[in-house]
Amino acid sequence: MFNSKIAKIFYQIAEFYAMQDDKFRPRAYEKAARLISEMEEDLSDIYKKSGVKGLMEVEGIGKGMAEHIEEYIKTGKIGVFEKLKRGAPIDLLSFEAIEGVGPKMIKILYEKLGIRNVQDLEKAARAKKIRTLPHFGEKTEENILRSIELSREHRGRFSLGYVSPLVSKIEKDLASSAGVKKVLACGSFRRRKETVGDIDFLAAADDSHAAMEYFISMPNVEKIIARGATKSSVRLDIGIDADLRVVPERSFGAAEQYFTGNKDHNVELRKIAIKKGWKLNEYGLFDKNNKFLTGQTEEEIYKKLGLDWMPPEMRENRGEIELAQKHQLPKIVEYDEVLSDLQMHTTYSDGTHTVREMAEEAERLGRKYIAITDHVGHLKIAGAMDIKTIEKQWREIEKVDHAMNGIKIFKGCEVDINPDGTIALENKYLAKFDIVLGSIHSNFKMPKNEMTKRLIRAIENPHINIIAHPTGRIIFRRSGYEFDFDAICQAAAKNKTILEINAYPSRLDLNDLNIKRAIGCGVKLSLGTDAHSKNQLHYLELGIAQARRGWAKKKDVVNCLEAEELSKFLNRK
DNA sequence: GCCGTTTTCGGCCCGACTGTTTTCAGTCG
Repeated sequence: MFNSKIAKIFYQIAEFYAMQDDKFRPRAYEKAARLISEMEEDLSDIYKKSGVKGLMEVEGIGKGMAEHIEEYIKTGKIGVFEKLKRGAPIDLLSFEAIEGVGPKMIKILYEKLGIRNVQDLEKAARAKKIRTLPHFGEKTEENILRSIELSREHRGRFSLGYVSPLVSKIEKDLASSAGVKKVLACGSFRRRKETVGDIDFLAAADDSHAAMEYFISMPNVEKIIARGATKSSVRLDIGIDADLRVVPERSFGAAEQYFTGNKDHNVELRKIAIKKGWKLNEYGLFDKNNKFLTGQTEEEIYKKLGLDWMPPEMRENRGEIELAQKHQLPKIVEYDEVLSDLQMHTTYSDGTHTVREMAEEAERLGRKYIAITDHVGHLKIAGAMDIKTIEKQWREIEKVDHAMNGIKIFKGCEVDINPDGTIALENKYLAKFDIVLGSIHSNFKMPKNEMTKRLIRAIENPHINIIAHPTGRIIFRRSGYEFDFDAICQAAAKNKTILEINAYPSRLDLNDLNIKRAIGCGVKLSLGTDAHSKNQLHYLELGIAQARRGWAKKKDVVNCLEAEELSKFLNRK
């Protein structure tokens, strides 16, 4: 978590320099912030081991930033940052989620209207003051309000991928604390919902005292909100609240069920218990004389109520209870049935690791095959490859593929879908790739019917195998572009074009509901991490979780095919 | 501020879009 603190400060320094119209320091700090937040090793450990010199060996960190980090370790502050803040006391982090408002706008808003945070901004926009500024107008004001609204929808929630590493760590630490027999993070985290509001830890222990003491004194605890014998609440340093609930071992299954939810699912389940004359709570299933019937495992609870057990990802009261009663639950895809990752970037476009590095890490993670899908076409900012570079990359992929015994590498690419639905690379080149992902990276604000036509034209292109991040939404930042989703699904099914479940934490696109609809139309789905560094390849798990939330079965997900089977499938188009 | 088959200075991904203007600055990816 030290790294994310430094990354946040560096990000803000970058913004401050951008406000001052500095051309290059913003890039340097931004890049460093990104790399730091993706690093596995802790910067404070590196500093402990080998000082400023060690820090300077980290990519993106030179003498200046290494000294900033040293200063922060020694004093808890960074002088440069403090000085910048004094010059313009603005809550930059609060603006981060507001799309369309960048450093230059923030500067003008601060200087002309004294706006320091999003609250001020909203007030000014509602009072129609923004439009009075030069170079600002009515539209800008409206867009600002819309962006604020969008960011508010997600207030207090955190993306699953963001909290995941910390949750796993706390789970492990709690499990090893005295007297604790079992630990599980429940709630929306266990259901693998794309965002989580808080984290509900559950522990089985005969003596809850030690577990509670451990929980409230963890190093990541910023504030203790409540502390009791069986339940405590804390605020963690990353800003999210966490509860710990301790129950006796015989109640663990009941508590697991109770705290995993969601609420509607639980209400339905308790209704079933009531109908049988029983009572269901977090301590177990009880008969009318309050006699304990069962509660040690979730399976027993569901079984006793006449239902099949179901994975947590399905417990949203979307029809699963009825199916469980009829013993007709679909068998959703298992985490270990997914063999591959079908979207990632390398140094050939905007990724930070080489083909070989990505392949080695993917292999280490157990992938049987991967597709390297660097940008081609006109997305120049993301370092799109030209034909010469593409051919060079093919040779390199062949070399690495040959050198590595286990993992197979597909030659892929991610290519832009033009506003008219044509593709930003000629067909004769597209034809040479093993797998082609088409995606929309520009002209997001088209009328619904035009966007639908644009997507359908791309889906009908014989060389486009997969539509990447089909809706274009970015969690907390922007809702996707407008189009007729069902029409797209029908076209995709008809043309054997795959729709992607992009596993990148801020995308998760398609989401669970889209996935369910797509499957209903007979669309095949693919999973890709969209990893831009090897440290992001583990995001695949997040994508599989969403597939499961959308009730995808093994046969719906092309990543469950063996490499040769997938080739055959792709060639059938 | 970082970095180095351009190597200790002088470069640093850049094109499209939007909303504001009437030629361009800011934002995004």
